[in-house]
Amino acid sequence: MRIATFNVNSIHARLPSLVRWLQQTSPDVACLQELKTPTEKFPEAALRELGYGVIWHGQKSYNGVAILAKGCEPTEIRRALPGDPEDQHSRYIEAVVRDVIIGCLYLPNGNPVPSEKFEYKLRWLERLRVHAAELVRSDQPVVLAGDYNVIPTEKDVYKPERWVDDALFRIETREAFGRILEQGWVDAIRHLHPDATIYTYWDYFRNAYARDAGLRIDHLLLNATALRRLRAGGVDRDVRGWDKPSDHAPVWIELAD
DNA sequence: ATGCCGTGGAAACCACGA
Repeated sequence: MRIATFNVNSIHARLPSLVRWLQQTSPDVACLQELKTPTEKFPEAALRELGYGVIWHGQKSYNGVAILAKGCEPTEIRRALPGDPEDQHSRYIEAVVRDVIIGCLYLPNGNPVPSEKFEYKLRWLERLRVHAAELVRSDQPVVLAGDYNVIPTEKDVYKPERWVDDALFRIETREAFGRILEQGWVDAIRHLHPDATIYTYWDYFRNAYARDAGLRIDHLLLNATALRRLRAGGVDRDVRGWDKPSDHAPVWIELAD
């Protein structure tokens, strides 16, 4: 069972390359972030034509998340991260696909530091920690996949010293992410490739992709039951080099059935 | 080493992203 996450940076602008990627790699589950469309304008028919069931939570201009499931309908559990009923951002959606619980998330960027945006990011991480504490104990496999906007370690950024004061790499951010991992979650890609340089995002400017000046910020966290089934994982790096690309590349894992 | 690019939405610039 292949489970992938892809920040598309606009579902409309990315539809041609999203379709191409789905046809080429045929993931069983695809978690999408940054739809940048109102719920009612989501291109549902185009995805169903490819054989995917889909649930999504849109928002005008910003954010937006979706879960695609090949050949079946995702069974929605929730479409908001618990802990703040006032939070209007569409950043979390959760479903069961076959026997796997899938959380699809788009964590706040948080820049500049300090700012209300950074405070929001830290609050969001804390809400995720509280919710993840419930999920990690599940006997079912659980995968928390998405754009975390967190650079976990110095290995995950091309030039760490340039990023120490950025919201993605600030010590508060890394520590908050670390408190989630401490519950027992495993960063699947780092687990499979402990020493490799792996990026999932490259800026549009400064020729970042060609220079491989990237960040690893898209992650799939697994609970113990999911980890036992983990067989492989990687980044579909070439997608970042296609025409009209997102600034993120898809990341995927393979779980044994 | 700075939103330099990309996207959406409203207006012919601005917010936002990482």
